[in-house]
Amino acid sequence: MAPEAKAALFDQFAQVGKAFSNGRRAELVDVLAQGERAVEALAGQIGQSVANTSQHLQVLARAGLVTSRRDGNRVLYRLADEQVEALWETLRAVAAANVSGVRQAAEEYLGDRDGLEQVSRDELARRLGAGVLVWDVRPASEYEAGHVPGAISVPPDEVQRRLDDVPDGVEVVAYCRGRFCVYADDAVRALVAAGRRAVRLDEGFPEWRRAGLPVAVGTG
Amino acid sequence: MAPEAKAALFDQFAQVGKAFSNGRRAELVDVLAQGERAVEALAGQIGQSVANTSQHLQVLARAGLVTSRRDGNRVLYRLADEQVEALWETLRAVAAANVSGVRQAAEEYLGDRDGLEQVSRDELARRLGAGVLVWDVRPASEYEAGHVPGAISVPPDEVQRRLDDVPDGVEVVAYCRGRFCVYADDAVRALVAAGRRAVRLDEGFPEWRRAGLPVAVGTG
DNA sequence: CATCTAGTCAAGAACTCGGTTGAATACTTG
DNA sequence: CAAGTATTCAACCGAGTTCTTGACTAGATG
Repeated sequence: MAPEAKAALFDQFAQVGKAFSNGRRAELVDVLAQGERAVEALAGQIGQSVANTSQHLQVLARAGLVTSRRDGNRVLYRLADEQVEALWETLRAVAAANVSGVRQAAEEYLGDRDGLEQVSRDELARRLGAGVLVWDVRPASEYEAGHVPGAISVPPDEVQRRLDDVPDGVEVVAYCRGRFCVYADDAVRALVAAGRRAVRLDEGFPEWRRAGLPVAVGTG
Repeated sequence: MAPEAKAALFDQFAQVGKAFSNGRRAELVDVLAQGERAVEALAGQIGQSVANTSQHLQVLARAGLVTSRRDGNRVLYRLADEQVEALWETLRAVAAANVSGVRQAAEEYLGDRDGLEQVSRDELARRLGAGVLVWDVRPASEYEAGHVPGAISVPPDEVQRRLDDVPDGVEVVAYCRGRFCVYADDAVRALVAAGRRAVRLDEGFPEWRRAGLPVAVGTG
C-alpha cells in the first residue's frame, strides 16, 4: 500500500483540526452551538468584517462542520450535527486541562471566579420545579432558538435593568453559552452586588440540550 | 470587558486545533495513542526526517497534547492524558461523518471493506474465554506497551509467515491501532485467502483500553 | 577524553493563511 | 425593472507554516 495513501487519509482528518485552528473560527463554532445564525450576526459576534466571516464559514463548511441554507436574502449557518458540538466541548476541555495559556486568558476574560458559586446541570434540573428563578443570559435570538424550560430571557445588556424584577428571597440560577461564557458570571456578580442570592450553571445551554434534558423553544 | 480578552481566550483554544491541523501531527497522535515512543521511531512511522518530526512533536507539546521524558540518550514522547485520545477519536468520527474526502482517502488506503467482517469490542470481550485466537497486528513495541489479554503479537510484516500457525477450525480476531488502521484488514484478508475464518475488531487497542476492558502488558 | 547516537536548534525557500478592499451576485422590495 | 440588502468572490500583502539542510548539544560508550 502506497505511503501517500496513508498520508492523504490523515491529511483529511487534519482538515477538521484546521477548521478549529483559528480563534475566530472557534468563536463561530461556539456561537453556532447556540443555534442557527446569519452571516452578518455572526460577524458582529466575532468582531470581524462580513467578508472575512463569510470566508471563515466556508472553511468550516469545507471541513464539514457547518451547513447553510438560504432564507430570503439571508444565508443561515448551523453546525452539521451534535457530534461537532461534542468535539468542540472535548477540545475546550483538553485545552483547559493542558494548555497553560488558557488559565491566564480565561482569568483575563472572565475575571476571578473564586466568589462565584456554580451548580451542575443535574442540580439545576432537580431545582427546576422548586421555585428557582432561571435567567438565560444570552442574546434574545439564542434564547428563542432553545432554552431551559421556565427560564426567562435576560440578554446581557438588560441585566442591570432587570435586577429589581427578582422577588426578595428568590434565588437566581443564570446560564449562558458554556463554561467559558462571561454573561452568566456578570449577571451573578450584578445580582449578588444587588443583595440577591445568585449562582451560575457551570456549563451552558448546548451541554444541557445534548444531555437530553428538556428544552423549550420560542419566546415562551 | 475588552473584546481582545475574548479573542485571546479563543486563540488559546485554537492552539489545540492547530496541533491537529497537520496530517503528520495527526499521524503522530495516532501512533502515540498506542503508547510511548522515541523520536526516531516516530519519524519512521510518519515517513519524515527526525528533525521535522522533532519540530512537530514540539508543536504538540506546546499545545499540551504530549509530554516527554528522557531515557538514556533517547527522548520518549507520550500523550498527555486519555482526554487527548478521546479528542482524537471524536475528531476522526466527525471527519468520517462529515468530510467527503475521508471516504475516498479511506477507500484508497484501506481498500474495499465490503467482504471484511467486523466485531465490536463487547463481542470480542464475550468471546475471549471461548477459544478464539486473537492477533495483535501492530509493531511488537506497541504490543508490549499494552494488548488485549490472551492476544498474540503478529507484527504486520510477519502475517504471511504465521498463517499456518492457526489451528484448523479456529477463528481469528485481528485488531490494530483503530478503525482506520490497515494492518488488521490485511491480516484478515490474508487469513481468509489461506482458507481460515477471520474477522477484525472494528476499533483498535486504544479504544479497548479506554473502555476500561482488561489489558495485559509485556511480552506475555 | 574522543567518539557515537539521539535529539534539538537555526536559517532559508516554497507555500498557505488571515485579513483588507472593492467588485460581483442573489434575492427582496418598491 | 430599479434600488436596496445580504452574501460571496477575487486580488493582494504581510505573517505564519512546513520541510530541508547543516550545525549544535546531551548523554552513552570505548
